[in-house]
Amino acid sequence: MPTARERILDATTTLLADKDALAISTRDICAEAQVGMPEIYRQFGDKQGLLTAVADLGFQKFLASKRANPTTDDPVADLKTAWDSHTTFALANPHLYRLMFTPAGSSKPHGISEARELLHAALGRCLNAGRLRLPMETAGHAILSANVGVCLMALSFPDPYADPSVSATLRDTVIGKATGEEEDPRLGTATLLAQQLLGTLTGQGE
Amino acid sequence: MPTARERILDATTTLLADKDALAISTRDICAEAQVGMPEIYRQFGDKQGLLTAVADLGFQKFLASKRANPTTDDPVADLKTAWDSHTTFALANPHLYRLMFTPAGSSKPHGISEARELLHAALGRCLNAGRLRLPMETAGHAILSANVGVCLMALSFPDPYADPSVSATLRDTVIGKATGEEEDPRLGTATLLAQQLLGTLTGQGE
DNA sequence: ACCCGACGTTATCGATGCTAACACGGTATG
DNA sequence: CATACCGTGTTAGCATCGATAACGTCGGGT
Repeated sequence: MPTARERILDATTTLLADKDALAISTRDICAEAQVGMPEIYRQFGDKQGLLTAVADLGFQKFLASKRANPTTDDPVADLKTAWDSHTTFALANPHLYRLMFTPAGSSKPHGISEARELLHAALGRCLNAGRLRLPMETAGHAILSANVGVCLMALSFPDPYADPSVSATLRDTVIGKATGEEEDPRLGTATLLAQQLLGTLTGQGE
Repeated sequence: MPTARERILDATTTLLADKDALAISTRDICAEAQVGMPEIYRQFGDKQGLLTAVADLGFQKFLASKRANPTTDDPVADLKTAWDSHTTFALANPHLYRLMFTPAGSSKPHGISEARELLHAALGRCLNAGRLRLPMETAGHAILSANVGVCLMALSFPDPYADPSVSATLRDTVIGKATGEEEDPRLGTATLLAQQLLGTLTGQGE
């Protein structure tokens, strides 16, 4: 028998597959986890703390599914693969996804920054391959924001925003803008140099 | 004295300026509107109905602020103006915006389709000007999804996603892709990089 | 043996969404 | 003028919810 904490997290995740986070009562969770009510509050402080913990657990699953994607020799293609895996995850786990990316109150899941770092690592590979023509920060924020936007719109208004072509179009547009192939090599070189200089000054080389 | 329905809607909108929709109790609303509890349910069925009505009212305000933007002879510039007014509205009315674009349960506000039509009208003007190189449906959905994504990320994770340059970059990218006719992208990139370098060197490192 | 921490049980509190039952005041219809 | 009606206000109450208190149990480690 797993520990009480694990059972609670497990039960909440299970219930989250059907209902929305707000439609789940602590008593339902306790019944599903075979735990007494106070156990939730001993472990997580309050319901919000539990939900945040579940959201972070969701991020681990989310990031694991991204890390499972092999790193090819085409970093731009890897970016697109990551985008698609993001969208797939959102549509497969709607309530969990909304819990992760539209948190209520002031308790933000910690996993969002890990997602950001993972994306930046992928962008770093593009940079090293000379295929990044936007600042990494800007590119990362833009890509993630657009991706989340597509997913949330598809979840909130499936008609007509769940159309896969919307995700694909936006994916190619945003990633294309960030990584588009360059025409004048000198401009690309200058951009690369500037970015490396910025990275050095910011303290994070690599 | 306005009618009871108006007072309720007004009170809810007022409270929505401070708290989140879920943090507002029906009793708070009744106290603010000087109405008895049953009045809410006579008028809106249940709390969700009231919130949906408030969301639709928000859409009217939202669309009015968009229609207030004059139609110039540059339809692409109009698109960008609309994007900025969208972002401004979201940041100015965070709780109302989240109520509008991430509705809970199965009650979707009706205003979303009006927003879609308004956007399509603007895209139609681009088409007539020969400045649309994407299907209108696709372009409209992509633009709105990206815009909503930027706003929701900025609201949920202001650090670091509330950076105005994210909205601007995504705006120019998506609208640029839909309407063609982009300025040399490397110019914008170089400018952006230079600004970040300047900021870093000046001591205020991003 | 002792205590202590993790876990379970029961009961309870205040707040919330929601509803029933009834009373009041205009308005229009006869 | 009387009637019925509709919108509105008042009170009381229900079931459920999140959260807590008080207490009991068990096992492990010093």
